[in-house]
Amino acid sequence: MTGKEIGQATIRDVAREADVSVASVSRVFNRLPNVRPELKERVEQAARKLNYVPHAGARNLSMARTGAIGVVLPDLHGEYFSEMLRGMEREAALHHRHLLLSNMHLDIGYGIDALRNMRGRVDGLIVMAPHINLDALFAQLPPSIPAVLLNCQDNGQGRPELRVDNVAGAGAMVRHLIDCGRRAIVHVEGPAGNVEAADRARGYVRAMEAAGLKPVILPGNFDEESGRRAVDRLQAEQIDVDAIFAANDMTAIGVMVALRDMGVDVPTQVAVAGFDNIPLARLVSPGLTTMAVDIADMGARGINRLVALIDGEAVPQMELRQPGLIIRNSSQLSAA
Amino acid sequence: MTGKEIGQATIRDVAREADVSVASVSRVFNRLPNVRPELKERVEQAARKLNYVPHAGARNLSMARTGAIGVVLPDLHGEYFSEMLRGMEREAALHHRHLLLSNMHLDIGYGIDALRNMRGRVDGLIVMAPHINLDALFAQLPPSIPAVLLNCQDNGQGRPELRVDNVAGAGAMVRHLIDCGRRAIVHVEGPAGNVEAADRARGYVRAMEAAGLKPVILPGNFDEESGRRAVDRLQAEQIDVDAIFAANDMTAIGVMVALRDMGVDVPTQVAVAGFDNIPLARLVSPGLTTMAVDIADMGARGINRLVALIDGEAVPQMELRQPGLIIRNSSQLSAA
DNA sequence: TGGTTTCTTGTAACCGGTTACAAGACGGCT
DNA sequence: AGCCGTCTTGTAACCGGTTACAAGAAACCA
Repeated sequence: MTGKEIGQATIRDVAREADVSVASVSRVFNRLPNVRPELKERVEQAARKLNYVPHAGARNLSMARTGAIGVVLPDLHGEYFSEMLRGMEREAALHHRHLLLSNMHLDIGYGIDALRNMRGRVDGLIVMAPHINLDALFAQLPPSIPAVLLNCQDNGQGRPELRVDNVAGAGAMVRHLIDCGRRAIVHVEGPAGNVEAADRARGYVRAMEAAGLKPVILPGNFDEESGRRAVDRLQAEQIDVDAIFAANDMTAIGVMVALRDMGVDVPTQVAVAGFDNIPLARLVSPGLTTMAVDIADMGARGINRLVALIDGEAVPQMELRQPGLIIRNSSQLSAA
Repeated sequence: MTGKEIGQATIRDVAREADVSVASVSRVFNRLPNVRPELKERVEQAARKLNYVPHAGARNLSMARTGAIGVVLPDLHGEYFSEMLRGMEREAALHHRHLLLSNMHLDIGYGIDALRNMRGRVDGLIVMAPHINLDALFAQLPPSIPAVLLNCQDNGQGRPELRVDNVAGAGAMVRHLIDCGRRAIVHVEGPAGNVEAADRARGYVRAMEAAGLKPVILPGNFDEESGRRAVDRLQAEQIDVDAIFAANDMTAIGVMVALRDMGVDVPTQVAVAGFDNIPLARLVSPGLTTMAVDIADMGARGINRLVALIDGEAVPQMELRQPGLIIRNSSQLSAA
């Protein structure tokens, strides 16, 4: 009762209590084989008595390994990121790793600070920053920290990348809409400066031109609101349209809501398509035709690569994943 | 070129390079005022030259503070948790704290390990475990680690709690359905052993009995699939029903999907209601009537309380938040 | 019996920061 | 000049673990 009630027991306290050396306590807790059973028992009793829990921070420092992975995201809004995070978390748990979240909050200065703060906190980084030029970011960072890039602009100094083939995906979607008999296909773009958005727009333009159709692009922002605004504008400007291909699902959903409010039927009057296949896409009605990315799996793969990289294994430099067309009722009534 | 290329520069390397003591380097990096400008400049130059980034782990150890908050969740599935996480992340960033994720994966043994692993890694814990008896959990943990409980079973050894008044919310929902003229109101329950689910069921039963109606409860699991199964069962057993109150929104959405597939109109034939007001609830059609919890705000409040607790401030022991009724078209056509 | 091998255990240095304390430098005052 | 207070800087201990190394004990063998 006279001991220090405040503060946790340390390994030295346990050693004293069990009348052994700290090395032995360490050995017991790390399950090293060369410990006499009697001594092991004594240590365990002492640890129980003192309610000892090893201090992970100290352990990390001396082993130069934290067991944590830093995840740098631009935002946590919407299902896209939560799906990705879910995939990452599952894979990380398999490898006995934790996830340390760090939101980039769209501000690059803040992002740099956030990244630097990660040194000594994590063993590696997953960076998802479609909107930011990574050279500025990584220039501030020691080049030796392992990192895997998800859907980033193509720089990042030769680090392994995972990417969705947005150009091909957008092209496939345009062709699908054409197959459905649509000709006046309008694209609602993603935010400016976002590589994924730019690639999808590029894929759209190419496919339209290849089919001899005139591309029409409206601005957007990857959110529901911007889909609604796009529809307003279509109506205000009396633009001829029989299909709207939005840069992502949330925008497409905004489009559908606005059309519904306006009394325009989907898909008979206007077909709607999105991109990402967020869980929600299946649940709205009509179901949303979209390009499936398997977001969670992509997150999991990213973690997997990163863990390999941390463990010093060879890792493919770049993987381009092909999204798959998911046809639902928003583009074609026979579906589902 | 002959130096060690491998490994980061440490504070001692910088000190040597700038020909000052480690204490001075530390002072410069921590912006302490008592440093001569000339020396400060020298240190900064040396740091730049060596591309020095302070090692957060070492700093944490010597300061006994990590700047990280551990978040223990049962699962990451669905919008409920992602919304909560989003709220937490925002608030944490305001306080310059990171979030360390730890999934409980429904297994209590795993959960205990996960919690113990947190010592020395985080300054405090947010625990959300509606399905687990916390006494077993916290018994394994040094009592001195700060923690805030979110919607947990009422134990946790006197730690601050935040909770939704699920009983009252369920009651209000039942009364709303009755006001809409419904009498045969069936409840689809949440998973067994989950306090929130149990409270909602209790609120439902009480309100039904108070109105002189007979409660009918079907099993469920908080997911879409269980909502579908519940509808199948209602049909198979020919149960009389004019309203279905599901224990949460995902279940309610499953119910709506199944009803739609079956050709039953919502709300004219059967009204549907959920609980939580996940973002999705607004987007399905018809819009889902539900109890709004403001999940993100709840997460933010939890972080806020925890930070105060870590900083040694007084924190209210318990807060019971009242959810608000959100009426949409799934219960009442005039709405929206 | 003594020598060699193997197994167990302890001592102390180390991981990379922070910080209490002491000492030196400098300026102002009598 | 001598004394004192203030400001800057360095030395070394410390945070709580891990682990290289050495030493002692035990087992085995000739």
